[in-house]
Amino acid sequence: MAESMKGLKRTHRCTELSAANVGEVVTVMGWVQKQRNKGGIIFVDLRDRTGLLQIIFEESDIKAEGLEKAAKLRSEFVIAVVGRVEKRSGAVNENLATGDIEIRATELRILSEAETPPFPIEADSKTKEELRLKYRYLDLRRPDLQGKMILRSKIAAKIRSFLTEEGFLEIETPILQKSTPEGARDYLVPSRVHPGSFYALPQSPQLFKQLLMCSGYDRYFQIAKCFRDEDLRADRQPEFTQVDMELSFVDVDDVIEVNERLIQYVCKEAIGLDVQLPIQRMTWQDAMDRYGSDKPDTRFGMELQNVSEVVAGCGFGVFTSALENGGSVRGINAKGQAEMPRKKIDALVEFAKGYGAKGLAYLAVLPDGSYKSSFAKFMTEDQLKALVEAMQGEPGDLLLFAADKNKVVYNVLGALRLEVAAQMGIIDEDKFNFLWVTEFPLLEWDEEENRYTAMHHPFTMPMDEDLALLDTDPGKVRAKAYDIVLNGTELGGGSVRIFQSDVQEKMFECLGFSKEDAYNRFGFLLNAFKYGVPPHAGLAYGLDRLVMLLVKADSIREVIAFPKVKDASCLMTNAPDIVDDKQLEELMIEVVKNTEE
RNA sequence: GGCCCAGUGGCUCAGUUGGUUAGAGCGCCGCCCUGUCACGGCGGAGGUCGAGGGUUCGAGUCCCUUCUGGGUCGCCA
Repeated sequence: MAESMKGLKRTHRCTELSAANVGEVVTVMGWVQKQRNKGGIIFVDLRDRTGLLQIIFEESDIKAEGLEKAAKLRSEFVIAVVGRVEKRSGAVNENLATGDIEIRATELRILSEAETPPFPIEADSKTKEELRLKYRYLDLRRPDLQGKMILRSKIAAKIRSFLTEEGFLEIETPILQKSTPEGARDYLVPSRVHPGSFYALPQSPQLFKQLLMCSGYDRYFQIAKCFRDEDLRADRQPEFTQVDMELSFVDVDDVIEVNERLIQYVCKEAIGLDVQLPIQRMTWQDAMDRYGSDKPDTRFGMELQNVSEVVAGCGFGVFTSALENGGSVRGINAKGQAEMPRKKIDALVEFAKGYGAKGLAYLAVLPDGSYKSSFAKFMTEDQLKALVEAMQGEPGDLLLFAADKNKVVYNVLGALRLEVAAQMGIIDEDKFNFLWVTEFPLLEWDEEENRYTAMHHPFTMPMDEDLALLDTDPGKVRAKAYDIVLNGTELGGGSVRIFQSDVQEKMFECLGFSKEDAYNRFGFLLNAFKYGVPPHAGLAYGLDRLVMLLVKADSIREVIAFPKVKDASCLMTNAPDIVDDKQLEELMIEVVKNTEE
């Protein structure tokens, strides 16, 4: 039977007590982690978000009635205990922060009884995630998950204090917005007042933060919820949190400068990590050439080598035809992997095919200097030797080659490099390698739509020296866009924005928007720019990913209190769900009911 | 939409080439125990092997379909 806490007031959280409090009478409240009944003496581990504290119940202090009540305690009961802090007369528990003290109970109240939970409430759960998510409120009691949520809160707090100190204003932007068809799929919200019309949930506060710059707020930030109706991944949720910012009267270096200090500050405060400044910078082209990725993991080498020139004119048709079609031949060197069994190599070939490769050529330089290769018979001894040399191949190395269009080669080798490194175990998990990737292409050719699309977004400023190319060769234009990468994960990205209407109009032209289209979609922004707009730039981090990487979680779900599963539903609440016909009628929405069966 | 992995008491798992009554650890329930802290001792309950169909004398095990969860490609300006 649940009792009232009337007359009691908690004086301390569990681990706020220490040997310094010995002799004090305190009131503690929390959950029963474990009860150990020795017969005439009962021990209880009391848990709250700070940790565990041992309570001791003996008849001499709590009377027979109290001891009887203590004997009824089960895991997850919520209790209040009044008692005296004592040094333990028994052995000290070295594993507990409060292991040298205990509370000798004089009063016990059972505030809430509890059923046995469906899985153990303990750190390092081995329970299936499906079950943990169904009972997320219990899962969130586990100390490791609580630790992650507490650290997340701390990181957000530190970000707020840093940016506020730097003159940023925290301003909220609307959740109900106008849909913008560029980019990811929007979550739509039907309007009751405007039947047939829809709001969209924001994919980011992009346009509003630019308007805030127009309005003279100078520096803005927001810890903003964003929504994208796309398929999930281990590091992707349909709703996620951005640390979003925008600055006026700045260029690329200014944004990078303040953000480097932000990163340094947050890493130090949150996990005691020292980040050396300046953070390494790499152009997008370099990143692609060296790592086959616009978010390279620089914790290890195994860089790509372009061997197109070396294999030009060789007898291997796969290589030469890739070159003839304007592609390239590139390779990576898996040091010391020459004797990888055929089965594992075949698996790598399959892996490469998953990323669009038609195949994967390999050449093993055996310890005795001879070659084992899928293509050696098509090449002369000299050609092979030159190739091995170009790859800095030594006896014992396994060389892997992709030949195709550049885009495919990058994609395949970029992924293969990560896979092989993981298999070889050469990635130092203790490293935190930050990296700026800069000078992204402004535009990307979309084969499906047969037009250019914005690689970042349509308001990204071209690099000054490439402006003229907008007319002649738009695909070559580089943008004042930058991403911040940590250990091969894109943490955030941003750009300097276009603030001149002629450049913006040219940009829309490149994207194939008519002036009318552009005004229909973004008229409010273009109009705002007519009334005096400062040069401005910004950046947004994925807060979830930042926390995930700092706590070394392997899924974004581990750092989100109530995450969604792969099909974007919530196992706990069963959202999304059907709604009442009445609600639909008000919204003038007809649902297509499944008429089969 | 494609490919891959997993699903066996509450939890985590084992279960051989298809073969008697499907096991273990933890947890749970009862009794005992005055210094435990992975407490201990004795006893006990608890399973449509994710679901449906098929092959077979016989299916947890083989085949097909399907559901659930995860990873990934596409997708994610």
